[in-house]
Amino acid sequence: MNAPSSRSPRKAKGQGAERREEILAAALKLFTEFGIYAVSTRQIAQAVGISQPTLYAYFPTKDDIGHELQDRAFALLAEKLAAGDHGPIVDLDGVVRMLRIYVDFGLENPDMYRIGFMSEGQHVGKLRHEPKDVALLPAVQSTYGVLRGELAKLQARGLTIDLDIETLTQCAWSGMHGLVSLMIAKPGFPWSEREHLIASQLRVIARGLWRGD
Amino acid sequence: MNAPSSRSPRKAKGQGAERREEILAAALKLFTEFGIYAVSTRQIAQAVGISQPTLYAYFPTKDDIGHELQDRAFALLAEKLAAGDHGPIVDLDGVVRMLRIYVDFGLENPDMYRIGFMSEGQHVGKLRHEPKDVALLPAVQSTYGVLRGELAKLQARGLTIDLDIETLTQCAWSGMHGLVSLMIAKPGFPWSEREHLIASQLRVIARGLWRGD
DNA sequence: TCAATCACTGATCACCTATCACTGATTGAT
DNA sequence: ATCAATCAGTGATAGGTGATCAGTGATTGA
Repeated sequence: MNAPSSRSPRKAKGQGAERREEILAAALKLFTEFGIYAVSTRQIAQAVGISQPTLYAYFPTKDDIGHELQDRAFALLAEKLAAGDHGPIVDLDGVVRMLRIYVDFGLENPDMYRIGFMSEGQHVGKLRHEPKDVALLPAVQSTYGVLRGELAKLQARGLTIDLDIETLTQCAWSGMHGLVSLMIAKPGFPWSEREHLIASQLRVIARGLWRGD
Repeated sequence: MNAPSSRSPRKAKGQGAERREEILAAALKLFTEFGIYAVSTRQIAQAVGISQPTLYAYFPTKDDIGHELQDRAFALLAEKLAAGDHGPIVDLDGVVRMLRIYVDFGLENPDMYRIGFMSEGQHVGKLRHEPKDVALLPAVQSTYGVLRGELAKLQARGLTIDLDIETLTQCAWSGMHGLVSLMIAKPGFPWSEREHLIASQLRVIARGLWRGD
């Protein structure tokens, strides 16, 4: 219960950045609880304890709040993948361990995952906010890059099927994304037991990419 | 150019169903061109040539229009999968051919696919339209059912890896969905050549599910 | 001391989905 | 032939949305 429904005191002169963080924190909380489209700018403002127009002093549009949260979350994912929290990936189990980090991240941060990987990359002119240059989100780029780097190691050892590294990476990514996004989008579906399902899917992917002996 | 921007004549007494179809046709066209969230009820009404409130004589909410379109589209997919437009699935290529029908359908009907498989299955109370019982969409159920049926045949012949049929189906489904949904959500991503990518991913999935010799 | 800057606000715009009271045309039963 | 009932359709409007704008004090450096 830290959402101030009363007014937050005016920030001192140089402390605009603080307020910015407060907004992001409140938005993250609300987005996570109610979903991105069910939360209004007025609700965010009230949670912070400021007026709704004040948000626009810190962010150009509502979407930009979500995008910033998403960028941060995925920077974290890229970091985790790169840090090698998984062990060496010289065998099937190694690949599975790495892919697992991705899947767990998605399921533990469903709202961020939705914003980053499941939302349409292009908003066609909503009358008010125009197309906007839809440069691919840095989060997608960096996550993909790390993934490719790890898989390239495997490939260099001749352990993968005969496939160019880009396609190889895109296949692995698709396989994980499919499971994560379906489980997020359809929580009511009678999924197999969670742990069993994840382990199976990761094994299927790894097996599919693995060089047959 | 068949969108009547002028008034459509009043329907005769028993012809309410006709108007309903006109609304669905106009909505499908607009949704496909501009995306589901960028089209307003006013725009749909104008395309049909009726007033905006009239829509609510035929559909309880805007979402219901999209849902009906989605139901129809996915009934078609289930039909295609069940009809065996793919040949027999007794070998790796056979599995690939079946999965291919699913992928092609998704990429050819991206907007329907988005509504059916990518949108959140739960709208948490938007104040106005309350939670609504989120029975799983029949489209998802029937598509999944057909897919499972086909894979069960493979399993019965002992051609799959050792995995219960539900998990097996969910893994295959996830693999295809991952590719389709990513390509839809991130059209700006530098994907591998389309045909090559699809073929590779289907082969990876099929290979992953295939019993190793 | 005081103009400039900064954090912030109330009022409002244009748009949205959805509801409501209402209007005519059409109909079937008397 | 009449006339109440039904049905297709409407204008006005309620209450929500994201975003804009002119303005208001507190704080600050010169």
